[in-house]
Amino acid sequence: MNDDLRFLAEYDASRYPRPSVAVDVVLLTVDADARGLWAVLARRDDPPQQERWALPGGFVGIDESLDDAAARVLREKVGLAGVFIEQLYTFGAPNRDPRTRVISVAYYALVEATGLERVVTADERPAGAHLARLHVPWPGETGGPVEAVDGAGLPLPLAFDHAEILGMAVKRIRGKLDYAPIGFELLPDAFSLRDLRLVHEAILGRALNKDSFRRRMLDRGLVVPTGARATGVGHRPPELYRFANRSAT
Amino acid sequence: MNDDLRFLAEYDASRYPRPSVAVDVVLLTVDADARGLWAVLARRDDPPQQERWALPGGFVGIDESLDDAAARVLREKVGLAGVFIEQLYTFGAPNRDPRTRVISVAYYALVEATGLERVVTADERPAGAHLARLHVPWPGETGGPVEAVDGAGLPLPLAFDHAEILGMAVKRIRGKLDYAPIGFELLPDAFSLRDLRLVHEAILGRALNKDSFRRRMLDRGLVVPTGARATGVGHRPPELYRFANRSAT
DNA sequence: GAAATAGTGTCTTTAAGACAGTATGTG
DNA sequence: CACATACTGTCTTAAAGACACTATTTC
Repeated sequence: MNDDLRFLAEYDASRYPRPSVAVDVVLLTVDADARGLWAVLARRDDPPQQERWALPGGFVGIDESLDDAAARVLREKVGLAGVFIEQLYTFGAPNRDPRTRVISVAYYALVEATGLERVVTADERPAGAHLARLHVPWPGETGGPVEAVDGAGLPLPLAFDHAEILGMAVKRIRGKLDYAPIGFELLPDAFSLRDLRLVHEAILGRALNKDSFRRRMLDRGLVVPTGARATGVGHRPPELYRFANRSAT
Repeated sequence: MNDDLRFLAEYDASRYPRPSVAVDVVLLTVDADARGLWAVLARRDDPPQQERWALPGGFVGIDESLDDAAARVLREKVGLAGVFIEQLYTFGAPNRDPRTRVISVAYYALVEATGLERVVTADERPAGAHLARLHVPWPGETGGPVEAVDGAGLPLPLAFDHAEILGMAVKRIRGKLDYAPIGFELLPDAFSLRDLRLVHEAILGRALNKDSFRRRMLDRGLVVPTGARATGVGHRPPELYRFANRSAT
């Protein structure tokens, strides 16, 4: 330990020029009616890339962990806290930001659509966060950049390498969907199996077999019935389920 | 564009203190005889963490991409080039390095055992890279830190958060093993199906069903027979296969 | 010939897809 | 009652595990 401390005093961390380090957060939600993926983007007011659409992001504090920085960005720029968030990938091409060298540690977060709608459409919403519909022009887990359109279908040009970051986020959740319980993050506490399937279909971008989806979820014990049923759905009301916290397995 | 350039001139990137950014490389190989995973580690000559064992690493150049930095570290510190390498995860706990704030973008690389043996045991090997056997004390894809022992079974204490980085690397390749062609990276060009299975078993840390493994590899068209057979194996010689580059699918 | 692993064929089990048919709300 | 979706049951198909049996090399 003495050795460690002596060396620490002699260490000159400023010998090398250092990049800036930022976090960018891909906040995703699913609109079960429109059966599509949505992400939160903000229109850039200033150059560079003025009027293009960017992910919420910010610099990492010198004494702040990466996870803390991502949670702070989500809180300050979108007004959300306590949602699922996980590191995605780190983007570090030397010229991805024209101003200076910025390495961005990207995160992805998932939130229930109704919770986000409330936050994003509120008048007091921070930093002009908007919901953009995502169009994923590639199947499966091929990967690639993703396009964004607004509610009216008009394309939203993306800033910097954010189309690539969004593509990586979609690729990641597609891959994790069938072995990690991430579909539940996009639904309220109680949901029907149809809701859950629509979420999966929106993420995967393709239809799923209704029968085997139901069987898979029930056989794996991922969901448990609540005993309640949905009301006012215009047809036979489905049983509502909740996520089974399978820490005992 | 004029707006962009004007803003660029006014931009003051030095307003915030910046962390150092490094890459650390988990270079893994499989010893088919010993049926275990090995990683390249180097003993630290100086404080901090003197005499503990660390992953090969280095700072990212200010005009260097992250991928380039990882390839350079592999070349300069281990003497390897042209092998499979991919970004793993970024570690950024504020005190993971006692000297200063260092954010480390971890990579993992895979190489055939014989190729690595040649490099690492050569007298002119750079920076004292050694092969350490890994002991993974958790099953499946639970995740967690990993222990390292030398060839004689003596434990090698790991520096900084490198046990955690190694754990993340093992978790990642376990997860990717059955949908990405990464087993082939750890074998010579021609190999028997038994060799491939032993590699998979070493990575997963458990035995696999011989028959269904063979069927799975052949049915998927992942391997094609070369027509050659192994010699001098003390029993019926197996057909040798090579990886089928399935870009046509 | 003994030992050891390669390789083939078949049976069983399990999960997924297809689909028929019944159940039960709302309009 | 019509409609829409929930839910149940059964048949088929595909993949994995188990296992018996044959093949072929070295010692």
